[in-house]
Amino acid sequence: MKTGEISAAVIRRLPRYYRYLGELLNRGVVRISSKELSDRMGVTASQIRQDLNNFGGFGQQGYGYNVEYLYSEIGKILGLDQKNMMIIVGAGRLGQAIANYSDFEKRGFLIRALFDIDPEVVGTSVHGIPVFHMSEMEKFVKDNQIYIAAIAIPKEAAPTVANELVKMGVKAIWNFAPTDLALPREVAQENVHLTESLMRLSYKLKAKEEE
Amino acid sequence: MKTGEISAAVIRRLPRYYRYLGELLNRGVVRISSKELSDRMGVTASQIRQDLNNFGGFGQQGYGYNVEYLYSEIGKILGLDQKNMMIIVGAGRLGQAIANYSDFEKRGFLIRALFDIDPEVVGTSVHGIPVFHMSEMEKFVKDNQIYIAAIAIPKEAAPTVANELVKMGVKAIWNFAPTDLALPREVAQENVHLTESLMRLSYKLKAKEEE
DNA sequence: GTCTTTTTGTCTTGAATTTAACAAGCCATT
DNA sequence: AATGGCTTGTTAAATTCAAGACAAAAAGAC
Repeated sequence: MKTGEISAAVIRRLPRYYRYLGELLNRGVVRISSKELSDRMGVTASQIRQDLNNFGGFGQQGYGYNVEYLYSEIGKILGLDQKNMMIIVGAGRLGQAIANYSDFEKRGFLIRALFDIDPEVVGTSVHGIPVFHMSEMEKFVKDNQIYIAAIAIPKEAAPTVANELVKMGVKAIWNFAPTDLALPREVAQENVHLTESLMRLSYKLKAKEEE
Repeated sequence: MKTGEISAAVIRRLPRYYRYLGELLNRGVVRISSKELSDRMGVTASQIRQDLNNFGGFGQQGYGYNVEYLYSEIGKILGLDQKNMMIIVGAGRLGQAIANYSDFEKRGFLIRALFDIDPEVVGTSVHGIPVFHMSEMEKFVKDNQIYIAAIAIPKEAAPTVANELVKMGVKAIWNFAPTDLALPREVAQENVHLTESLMRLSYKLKAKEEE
């Protein structure tokens, strides 16, 4: 299970496999073939097999894949077999929405605190998670070994805050601000650019209309 | 400017070009070359030129691209030159967060109503946008020519609601529920799967740690 | 226990995407 | 107005990615 030179396209698909396998597991399905999975997911069986074989052989000829085992293995690949402590910077509506989304917790992502500068929200709590003032962030990050931070603040402040977070020891940034962050290469980054997503939808709408 | 057989990879990048050009425009930059843009954006100049040439020649040899013109043209390609009426189904934290995000409005996406079944929120308003009961959705969609709907409800209800929306006349679905929707091919669809995004971040974090 | 069917892992082929290269054309300067 | 320097649009090469094919291996039937 060597990582490193796995293509981005494969990584993009892995969580979806994981989700489907989780559903199968809940339904009590014990085994599944790449063919059957490919029919459900609308991809080719070949692609599934090739994607998985980037990380090792998880199946057996004549049998297919054991759902529980494969689910667990993909979970390990994605780092879901360990607890990940997180914070959310920005306790506006978006930050609060993220804090409320209990799916993350189920996958081992534990949101430990939110941070904001607005006195209206500092001192309150969301979904049982405390909202602190940003001035307390550095101490919190260091004391609690926080490696993942979600950024849900206006785009003007995002680059500065992101760099500060990295200096504090954060290793992964989940960026919701509509801007690109110039982070050191050793820091993981994943953007959620909602406006761009909506624009793509708009394009698709237009393209379908023109048919 | 023919659309139709443009690859998904190109569409994925277009909104980002649009965002950068918007920033340049705000800063008063009049012209830019593909080389300069590529340096800022971390892609190759060749890719920028080829992406744009899918839609037509917007530049001039020896000069580059006029920022305002190119910005406007990409906007047209993405369908941002017209107003798009939207609704949000689900007025929980996520639905409310989307409703509050005024960037969409700036791009011509006008959120006209939210819908929910929770009596706690029905009758209230978010960011000046009314929250109605789901039972009023059909009439509203038809009366107001709503073509785009965001779905921010639990995954169990999402597929049913999505299909109902399509029957009502909705042509594009922006899906925030962590499930895949089986929609007719003539309906545009764009998923925002936050849990999958977070898993990808987790993978990247793990991969960087292992270096 | 043997034979057939199933299904993986991998190899090969083909397609799509990205990068590189370059002629043609425009700008700017003298 | 002619020349040199840029920069595009486009063609060609290289790379990456996806699909197809198939031998090897296990399961299941008889």
